[in-house]
Amino acid sequence: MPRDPVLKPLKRADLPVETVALARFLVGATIVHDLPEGLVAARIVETEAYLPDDPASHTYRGPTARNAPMFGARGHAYVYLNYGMYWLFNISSDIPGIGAGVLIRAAEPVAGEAIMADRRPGRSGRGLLNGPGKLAAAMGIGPAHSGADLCAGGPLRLAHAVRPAGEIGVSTRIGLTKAADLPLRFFERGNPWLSGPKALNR
DNA sequence: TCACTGATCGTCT
DNA sequence: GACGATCAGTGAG
Repeated sequence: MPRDPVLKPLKRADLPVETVALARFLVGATIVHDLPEGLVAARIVETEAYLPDDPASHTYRGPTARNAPMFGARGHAYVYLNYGMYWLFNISSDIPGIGAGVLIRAAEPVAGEAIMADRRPGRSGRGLLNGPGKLAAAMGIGPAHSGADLCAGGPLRLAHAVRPAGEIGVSTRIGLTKAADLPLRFFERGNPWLSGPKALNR
C-alpha cells in the first residue's frame, strides 16, 4: 500500500453516464472518507450494475423515499439496510430521472487500514472489505450518507485510481433471486480482495 | 472451498 | 405480513 497515496478528486464530468460503463470505470477508482479517527481510503475492485428496467433493482417499481438518490444525477450515494443488519453502498448513475446505480461490492485498503480494522472487531486482512456489508462497516458508511454528493468535496467522496485497473472480468451478480443470470458484475481479475465464490472470479 | 442456516428489521405489498 | 443486492459459524469433501 502506497505510503503517500495521491487522492485526486473525481469530478462528475469524469464519470461515464451509462450504468455499465460506470460500473467498469469504478473498478480501480478510490473511495475516500474522512472519519473522526482519521482518513480512510480504498481501491474498488468489484462492482455490480443495477439497471432501470432490471427486476433486481430497487428502482424497478419506480421512485420511493428510500431509493430517491438512485434517480438523482450520477455520483450520489444510495445507502440502504439489507437483511435488517448490513448497510450497502451504491453510487447513482445515468441522467436525473432515471433510476440506476452501481453497488460497490469489494475494495482493497489504500489508507487508514488500522482504522478500518478497528471498525470490524475481530476481523482484519482480507476479510476487511471483501463484501458490500463489510466494506460499508469498515469505512464508516451508513444511512446518514444516503443522498450525499460524492463529487462535491464532502467527507465521503470519490477519487481517481491510485493504480490503474488490470484486466476486468465479468460474471453474474451475487445473491440475487431475480434477474440472476445477467452478466452485470465487474471485477479486477486475480485481485485477492474479491468477494464471492472462486468460480465467479475468473 | 463450498453448501447450508440462523440472525434481524426497514420497506413495500 | 413477507421479503431480501449479507455475514459468520458450522460441517462435509
